Amino acid sequence: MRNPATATTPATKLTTTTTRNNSGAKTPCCIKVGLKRGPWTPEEDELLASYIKREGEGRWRTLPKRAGLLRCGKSCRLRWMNYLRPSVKRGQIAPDEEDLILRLHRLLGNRWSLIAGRIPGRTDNEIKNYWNTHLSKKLINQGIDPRTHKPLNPQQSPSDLKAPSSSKANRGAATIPKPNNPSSSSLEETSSGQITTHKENEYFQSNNTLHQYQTEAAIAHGFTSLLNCEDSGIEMRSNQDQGISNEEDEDINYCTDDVFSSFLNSLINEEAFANQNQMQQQTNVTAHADALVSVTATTFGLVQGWESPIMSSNFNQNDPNRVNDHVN
DNA sequence: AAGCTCAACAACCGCCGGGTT
DNA sequence: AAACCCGGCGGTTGTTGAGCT
Repeated sequence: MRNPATATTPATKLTTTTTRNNSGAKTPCCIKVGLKRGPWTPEEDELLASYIKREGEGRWRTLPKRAGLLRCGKSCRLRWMNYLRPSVKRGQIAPDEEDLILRLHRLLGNRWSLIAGRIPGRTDNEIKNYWNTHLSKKLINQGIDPRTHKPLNPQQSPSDLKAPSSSKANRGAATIPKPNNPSSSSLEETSSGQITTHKENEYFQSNNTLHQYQTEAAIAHGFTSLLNCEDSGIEMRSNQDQGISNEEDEDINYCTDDVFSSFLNSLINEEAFANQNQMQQQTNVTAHADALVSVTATTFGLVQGWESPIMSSNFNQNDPNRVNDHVN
C-alpha cells in the first residue's frame, strides 16, 4: 500500500474549495484563500493529530486555523477520519472482511458508511475503494452484476457495469436519490429511523437503483413491521415494486440503533449459518444461494442474490477471529 | 532506459440533512 | 420560517508506483 505520508507532492497546489449556500450560489468553502491541496505531509499529519489529541474532534471549519494548518476543514476531517484516527485499521482486507463486505453490499447497496460501520477499523473510503478495485471486478468475472448481485445479462457488456455513472453529466440522472438521508436516518445511526413515503416513491422509480432501494426499503419496511409486531401480513415487494401505499405510510415507525443493529446481525448470521450447512452438504450451486437472501426474500419479498460461491468460500464459522463476531 | 498502461488508493467535489440562529 | 453553518455521504478524480513493452 502506498503511504501518502511519504508521497512526494509535486501536484500539491494552492487553491480554494467551494460549497453552495442554500440559494445555490457558490460561496467559498474556506474563508482563507491559498489553502493547500493534495497529499498530506508527515508534518501536517503530526500537526493535525496532536491538535485533535489535545482538543478533540469537531468544529472542522475552524480547526485548520487553530491547528496551524493551511488546509480546509473538510480536508482535515477526511484525513483524520480515513487515515489518522487511532482506530483505523491499515493493511489488507481479510477474507472474512471481504465476505462481510459482499453480504452487506447486497443488503445495503453502495452505502459505504453503513457498511464501514459494521466492519471494525475500516473506513467507508477504504471499503468503497476496495469494492471498486477488487470486488466489483471479481463479481463481474464470475458473471455477477456487482450492482444488483444478480447474474449478468449476457447481452450486457462488462464495460456497462464498470462504474456506476461516473460522468458528471450523468450525475443527476444516475446518482442515487437519497431516501430521506438514508445513511443516517432511515436505517441507522440516528434515532429518528424514519422512512418518508414520498421519498421512497421517488427512489423506487429510479431505474438504475431499483434493486438497491428495494432492498433497503424492504429491509426497512420489514424491520419497522417487525418492530410493530405486525402480523404475518407483511406486504411482499415484487421485483417491479410499485412504491408504497398510503396504508404503508402508516407503518412508518421509529427504530433504535440497537434494534436495527441486531436485525442486521441476524440477517448476516442467518446467511453465514446457512452457508456453512450448504458447504457441509456439498449441495449444488443453486443451494448456494445464501440464506440471507432467502430469509430476506421470504420475509420481505426480495429477489435472490448469486455470489455465494465467493462468499461462502471465504467463510469459516469456527474461526474465532471472524468479523461477524465483532459485529455488534 | 524510456515510455506506456493500469491498479491502487488518497483526496477532492458536490450535495444533502440536521441543527442552530 | 428562513438563512446559515456544520458534518457527513457517495461519486469521482488525481497521483503514484509497478509491470510491461
